[in-house]
Amino acid sequence: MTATIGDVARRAGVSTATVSRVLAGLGGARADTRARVLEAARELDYRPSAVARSLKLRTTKTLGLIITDIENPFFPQLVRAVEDVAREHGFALLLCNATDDPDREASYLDLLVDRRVDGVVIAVSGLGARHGEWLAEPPLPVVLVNTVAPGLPHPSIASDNVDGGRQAAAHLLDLGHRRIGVLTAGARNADAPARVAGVRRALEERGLDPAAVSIVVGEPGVGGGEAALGRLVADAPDTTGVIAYNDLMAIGAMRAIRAAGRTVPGDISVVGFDDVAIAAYTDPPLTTIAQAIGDLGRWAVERLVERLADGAAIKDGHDPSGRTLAGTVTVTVLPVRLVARGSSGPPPAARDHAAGGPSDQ
Amino acid sequence: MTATIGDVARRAGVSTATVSRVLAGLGGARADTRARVLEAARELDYRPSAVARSLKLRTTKTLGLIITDIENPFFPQLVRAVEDVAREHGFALLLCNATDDPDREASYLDLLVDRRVDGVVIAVSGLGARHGEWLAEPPLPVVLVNTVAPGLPHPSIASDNVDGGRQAAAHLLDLGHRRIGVLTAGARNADAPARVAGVRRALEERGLDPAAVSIVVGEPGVGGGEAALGRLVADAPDTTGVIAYNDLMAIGAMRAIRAAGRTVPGDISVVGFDDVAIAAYTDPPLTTIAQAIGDLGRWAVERLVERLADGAAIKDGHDPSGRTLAGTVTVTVLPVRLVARGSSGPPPAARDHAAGGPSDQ
DNA sequence: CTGAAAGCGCTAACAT
DNA sequence: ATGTTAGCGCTTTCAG
Repeated sequence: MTATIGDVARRAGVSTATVSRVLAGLGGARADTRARVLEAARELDYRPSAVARSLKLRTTKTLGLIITDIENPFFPQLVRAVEDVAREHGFALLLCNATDDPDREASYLDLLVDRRVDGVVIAVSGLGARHGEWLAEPPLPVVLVNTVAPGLPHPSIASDNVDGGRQAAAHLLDLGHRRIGVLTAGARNADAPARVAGVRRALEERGLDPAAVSIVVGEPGVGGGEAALGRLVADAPDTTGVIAYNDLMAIGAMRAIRAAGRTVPGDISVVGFDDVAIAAYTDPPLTTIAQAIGDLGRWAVERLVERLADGAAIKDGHDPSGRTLAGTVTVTVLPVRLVARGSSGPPPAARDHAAGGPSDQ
Repeated sequence: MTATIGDVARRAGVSTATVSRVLAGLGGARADTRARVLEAARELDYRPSAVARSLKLRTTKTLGLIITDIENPFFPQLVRAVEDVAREHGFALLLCNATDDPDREASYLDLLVDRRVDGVVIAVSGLGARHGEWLAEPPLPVVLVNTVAPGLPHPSIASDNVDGGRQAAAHLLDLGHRRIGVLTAGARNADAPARVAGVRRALEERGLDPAAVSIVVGEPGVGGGEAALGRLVADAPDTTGVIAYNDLMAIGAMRAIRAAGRTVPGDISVVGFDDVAIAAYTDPPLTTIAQAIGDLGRWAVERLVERLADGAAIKDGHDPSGRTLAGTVTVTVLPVRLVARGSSGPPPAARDHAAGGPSDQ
């Protein structure tokens, strides 16, 4: 079908070794030899087989990316960054959309190993907890995004989730809200607890009782947000401000609030998390905690490739220490910031009292 | 590093051929032999190298997917479907996000060839026009999504763009609008003209002058929609209904309308195209033409794998005809449907007159 | 400067 | 039922 290096060699009247060298730009070759090879390759539309090369070189120049759910707009932005940087470094990307299914996660882990990708970016929150055994001794380099593998020395990049929760709550508190509800996500989302902890911390910082926040857990999507909000107002009818685990849940919450005949932010303020691209276009525009999604992805790949380079160096004997930076658990925490938009405002009570500062209540 | 088939063979005290057979489940093997092999493989955590296998079998069980822009929410939905079906058939997915950059498109085409993927799904509208020479004789099976490669026999799946444009316009016309504007996309978007043609057709069907629609072209994103709307109202200030090339542009248009102090749909109705997941959550919820995005992806892969199967059959001599279904250009057209939401309503004039039927104007 | 040859890890005849 | 062998397409010593 496609021409092989042998075809080119024959056509150019040289050996395959020479073709390989010329095409790799390595080793001197007489000008005319080089020209003949190049010519032959062009004529035959020769494209070296990456698979043969991979077998020989024991590197595929491919990275695996496992994500939770590509339909959550957070991930396309992440994928975009990961792919961009991977490409910059000459790596292709094998995309694995886990669909929040542990079996599928596991099967992807195997697939990536089988395929001998050079490294994996795992952006599945909670995968660490679910496949700990695998992560404890992964057959290939791994870097984690917004996840932690307890006690395991994988580089990991995450947003400052605690601070995010804190900022979200502080914003609401500053606005005068005193009854805050949190729509959090289930145990499979490893970052959820940190966000809740941040909310509590904000209360504490102001001498308020952190136990006063109502917490309900739901699925981390629009539907989950709708359902969770219903439960929240049932539990705590006087809630005036809600903080969602992510923007999708926040959107769901806004729908539910409106469906119940109340308004956002008139009756209830809502704050999301992620600052997904569409957050600015919802009704009303969503106040949210912005993650530096692109940076998350960029860093992840940067880390991974630098580790691959290290690994290569070690293999070549440049680093006799044996283990790569043994024990150096590098977790990079990226700052988050509040983006105030239309979905948050003063609580009804404050509004009734006047247009003054936050309620002293 | 990782164990090879040789390691397993040695450990089990058999030949590599036997290991291969046992693991493949082919050919009879004595029960105890099989057991020993399985045991050895397990102990060594043996994972067959897909790259070695690919080299031998001349198939990578990998598909390439080239898309325009993963940050347009249309694509994640497509990717999702493509990946799901690919996976069902045992294929992995190499994701190529072209970022609307022709050079990048070209380089991905080469990359996929080099990597010897078994087939490519091209969902980059306009790539056909840009890389026609390549598409004319692609070194591997190709299937097109929402694109056409003029005169080339590649299977292609597309939405009924003309009908979509028609339905959008019909909707507005039925509502009583008479001054309709279209926000279309530039030449790189091969499906744009069909949508515009559909709009014109709707006018014709009602005996109206198709030349009455104002058309402005912009970039197919939110920003492009905002800008385009500005130009549209400058050109045709009496426009009461606008149809956008896609939902993102429609969202941009709504923003621009509001920024100009007018309302949607009070002053101007907006209709999008795609019915992206977020369309239901915008402010106001977007009336749009729904594409069966998942089906588009599903069909594309289905087609591709069936073609791969055919190809294999031919290679095996089952089909002596030489060319695969030579000349059979199979383009599948999927129906679209209007989803009426809050962004469209009667034009101001009709409203002024009363709550009766469409204006008899 | 160039060629011969080995080998990456696997599968598939072809023996036995 | 199992082993031997060749070979997929490439890179890379090692000779010359």
